[in-house]
Amino acid sequence: MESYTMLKFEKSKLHMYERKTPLTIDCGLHLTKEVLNGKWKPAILRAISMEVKRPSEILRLFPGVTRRVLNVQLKELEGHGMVTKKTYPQLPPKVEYSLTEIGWSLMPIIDAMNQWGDANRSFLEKVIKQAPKIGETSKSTCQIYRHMTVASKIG
Amino acid sequence: MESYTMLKFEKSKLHMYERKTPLTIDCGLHLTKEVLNGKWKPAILRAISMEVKRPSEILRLFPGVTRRVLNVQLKELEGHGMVTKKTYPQLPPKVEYSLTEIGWSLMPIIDAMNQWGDANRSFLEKVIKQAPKIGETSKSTCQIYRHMTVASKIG
DNA sequence: CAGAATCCACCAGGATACTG
DNA sequence: CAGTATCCTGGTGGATTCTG
Repeated sequence: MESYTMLKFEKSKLHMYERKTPLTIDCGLHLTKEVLNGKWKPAILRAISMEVKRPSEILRLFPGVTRRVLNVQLKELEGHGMVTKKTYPQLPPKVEYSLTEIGWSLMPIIDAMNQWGDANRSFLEKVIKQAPKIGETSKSTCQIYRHMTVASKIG
Repeated sequence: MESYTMLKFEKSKLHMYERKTPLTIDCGLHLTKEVLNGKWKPAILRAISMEVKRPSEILRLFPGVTRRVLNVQLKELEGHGMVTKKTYPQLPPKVEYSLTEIGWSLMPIIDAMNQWGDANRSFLEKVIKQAPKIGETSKSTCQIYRHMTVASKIG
C-alpha cells in the first residue's frame, strides 16, 4: 500500500501526523496501574485492610518479600496517598500502616482481582505454567487466608 | 488492644502457627496480576472489548506502544487464554482478536480500574507527579475515549 | 523491630530494520 | 498489514550489610 511507502520515505511527516492528536489523553487505567504497580502492592494493601498493619507481620505473611522491597513499596504507597504510616516512638520501634480513604476505595478492585484469580485458579495455573515466558511469578506465596483464620482465632 | 499484646509476647507461637502451612498458598491476586502483567495488557483487553480488534487499530489507539510490544503482549494474552486470534488468509493480511469467555470475565475488573482512575484523576495525577520515583509512566497515552467518539462517528 | 545504603541480575519494553 | 529478529537501557526487586 502507498501508506507504507510513505511510512518508509516520509516517516518524519507521518510521525508529525501521528503526534497531532498527541498525548495526555490518559485513561484512568494507567493511573490505577501506576498505583498498583509493584509486585506486592495489591497484596500489601489487602493485608493492611485486614489489620495486618505492622511491617514485621506483613513480612511474615509474605515469605517471598524482602524487607527492603516491602519498605520501598510501602513508601510508594504512602507517597501515592494510599496508606498512612504511624510511628510509635518506643523501643523496640513500632510502626503501623493504615489505609487512607482513597486507599480503602481501592479494595473492591483488589478483592475483585483476588476473587477472579481464585475462581479461575485451576485454569490459570494451567495456562500460566504452559506459557514459557513469565510463569515464574507463581513462586510467590500468599498466606493471607491463613492469616484470616489466625486473626479470627486471635480476635 | 489485647490482640496486639498477644501478638507481641507470643509472637513465636503465632509465628510457628503461621509457618505450619508454609507456602504455595498463592492467593488469586497473584494469578490475576500475572495475567494483567504487562504495561498495556488491560488497555489492550479493553480495546478489544470495544471492537478495536485489529492490530493496526490498536496501534493507532495507543501511540505509545510498539508493534513488537503489542505482538508480545497479544501473544501472552493469547497464551493465557484471554483472547483468540483469527487470521484471514488474504492480502493484505488481516488479523482480528476477540476476547474469550474468561477474557470477558475480566472486563468488570478492568472497567473498575478505569473508573477508579478516572474518578480520582486529579488527585492521582498530583501525587504521582509528586512522587519522585516512577512518575514517568504518566507519559503513556490512551486514546480509547477518542476512539469511542471516532468509532461512533464511523459507525 | 524498623529502615537505609550498596551492589547486582534480570527482563520488560522501546528503537530499528527486515520479511511475507 | 502482520510478524520477527536484534540490540540496548532503565528500572524493579532480590541479597546483603549496617544503624538506631
